[in-house]
Amino acid sequence: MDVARLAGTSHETVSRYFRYSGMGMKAATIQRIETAVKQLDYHPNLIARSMRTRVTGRIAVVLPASTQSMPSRLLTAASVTAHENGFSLEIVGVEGGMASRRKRIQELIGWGQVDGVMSISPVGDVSELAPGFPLVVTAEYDDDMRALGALADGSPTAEIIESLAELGHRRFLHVAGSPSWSSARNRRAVYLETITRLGLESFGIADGDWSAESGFDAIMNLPHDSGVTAVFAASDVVAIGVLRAARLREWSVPEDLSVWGWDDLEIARFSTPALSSVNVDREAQGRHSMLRLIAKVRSEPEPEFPSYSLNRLVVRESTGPAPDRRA
Amino acid sequence: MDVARLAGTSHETVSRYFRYSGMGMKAATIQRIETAVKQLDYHPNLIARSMRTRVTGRIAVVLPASTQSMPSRLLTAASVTAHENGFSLEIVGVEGGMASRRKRIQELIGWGQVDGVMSISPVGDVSELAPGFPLVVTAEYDDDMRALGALADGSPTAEIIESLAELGHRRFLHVAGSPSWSSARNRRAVYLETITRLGLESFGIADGDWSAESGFDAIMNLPHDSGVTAVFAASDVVAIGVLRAARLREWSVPEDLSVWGWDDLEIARFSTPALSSVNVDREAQGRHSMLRLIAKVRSEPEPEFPSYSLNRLVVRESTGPAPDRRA
DNA sequence: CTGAAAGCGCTTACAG
DNA sequence: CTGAAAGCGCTTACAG
Repeated sequence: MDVARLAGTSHETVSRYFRYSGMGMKAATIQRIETAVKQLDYHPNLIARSMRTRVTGRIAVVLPASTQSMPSRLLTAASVTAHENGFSLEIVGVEGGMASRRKRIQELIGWGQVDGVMSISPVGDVSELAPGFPLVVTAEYDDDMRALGALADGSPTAEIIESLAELGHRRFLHVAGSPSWSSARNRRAVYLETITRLGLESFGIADGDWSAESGFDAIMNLPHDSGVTAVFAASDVVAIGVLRAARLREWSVPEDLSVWGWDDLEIARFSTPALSSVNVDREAQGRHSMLRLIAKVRSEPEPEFPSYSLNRLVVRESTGPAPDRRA
Repeated sequence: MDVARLAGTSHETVSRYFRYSGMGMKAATIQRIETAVKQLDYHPNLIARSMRTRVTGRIAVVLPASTQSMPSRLLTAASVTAHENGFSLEIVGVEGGMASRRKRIQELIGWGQVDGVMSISPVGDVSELAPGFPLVVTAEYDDDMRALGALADGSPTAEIIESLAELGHRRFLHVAGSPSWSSARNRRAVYLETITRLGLESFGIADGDWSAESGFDAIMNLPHDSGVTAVFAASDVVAIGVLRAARLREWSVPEDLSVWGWDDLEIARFSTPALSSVNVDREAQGRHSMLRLIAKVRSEPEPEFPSYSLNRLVVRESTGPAPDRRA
């Protein structure tokens, strides 16, 4: 360690300087070390450090191979947050379904190459997968009732149904997302709950997989006399499929059928009709998932969840009064 | 190293076993080591190894914070390929523009924590950024003429314009992508080139940024008497904006205006009208970018680029004969 | 074909 | 407040 010699001190002292950023050291020593560090453009070798401490300072992010596109905002926010806290992120792309994801995670933990794991997509039962190991599933973050308050993801769902009811809609269809995602399960549950609570009617729930095709099929399979006047799609992409099918069946949106999406992608604003949707703050989501994980890694209490809502309803052209309410 | 003792050999021999997977070792020794490894569920400590070898076995993937969504297929394919070759991927999310991305990359290289860098978004002049350091920019991969043959990304562009010309179109508009992306620059260049080569007319090129809004604005700003009958949008999302504006101006697609997108997102198939687009094999793109990077890291010759094309034209409802050719 | 010695750059007690 | 000793788990020559 040349820095030590240049600063006229020992490498242990330099090590202390970097670990505790000079806390409890003589000002003169700090001064000399800082000069030497700058002069030599020295950076501590993180690998040697982690070998000694047995702490990797690394967090693995498990990505599915199956999604066509992914909110990179979430990933970036997570990455920035990790770096701010001295962690680096390792990408682990996993092909195949939940089973291979679980296997890969077990490997990661077994090899001890990471301090924590963050999964973007569902991994099933966590308690059995990695008992005691720091693991956060962003897709499931809304499952964590303590952190979020019950049904955080659900409350926009309730608002959507309520607003449609106010517009005179009485009979609904929900095109659900893939049931392995808790966000999909939550929306579905709150949908049913709200329907019951308000004394409305659900014509049914179409099992979907987040694809436009699932939305398309759901509408194409709807009987002519179903009486459905409003569709709640689990995502914008699903809703695009709904719009397409409605047009083929010559149902006008929103005159004959109101449609809601979720995600507020840019295309929601520019589709015809423009899609009512739920804006999600992916950045906050990524940042917060990472903070939760880091707290677990450090065995600290979980951070407070932001008090403001991450979800915001945006009403556009695809929603309107129920047919019998129109002039 | 307990494995050594259990196998009745030295830890050096065990090390050799893992490094050369047993090459040039006595079968009996291998046998004993394998049994011991299995029994103890032993995995070599990669961190200790990389401390000794001064090779990190890590590749950083630089992600922009700005894109709304990103092809996770590309990322996953890159990750899987990296792991197959014994590398792990570190995610580095960078907020801000190209300047901050360049700074972050220089840091990464300076700290020596990675063997190579793969950037998803443009980083500007590479030769000055990291002379000699293994660096691949996937967005720019099509710049690498040696690997791809000239204008690999451009050839679908030429095909698009040619097919439109065959349908009788004579006057075109191009809504370009963000000029810092070489794919955008390529498409633009080949667009102009093909227009000239076929003796057609370009009414103009609208400077865009990959957003739906840029497509929307381009059409809203088009003079009524522009004579444009075909629009080549730099991406599907841009094309969605084009469709929206065309509808507002009461131009039918494709009767009055033909529209092409690029990416073949799922929504292209389900928009109305369904969008003609270019299907891109993101998986091959991710895999190949990673193979190129790994070759650089190992100072090996660059791998052959796949002989089949990664791009495939898909014609849908948004394209048709020029107005004066219609019955 | 295999083992004993030395060292990668750091941190961790332990003295002083 | 700072330094000398020991060791994290591996690999690298060097012998044998």
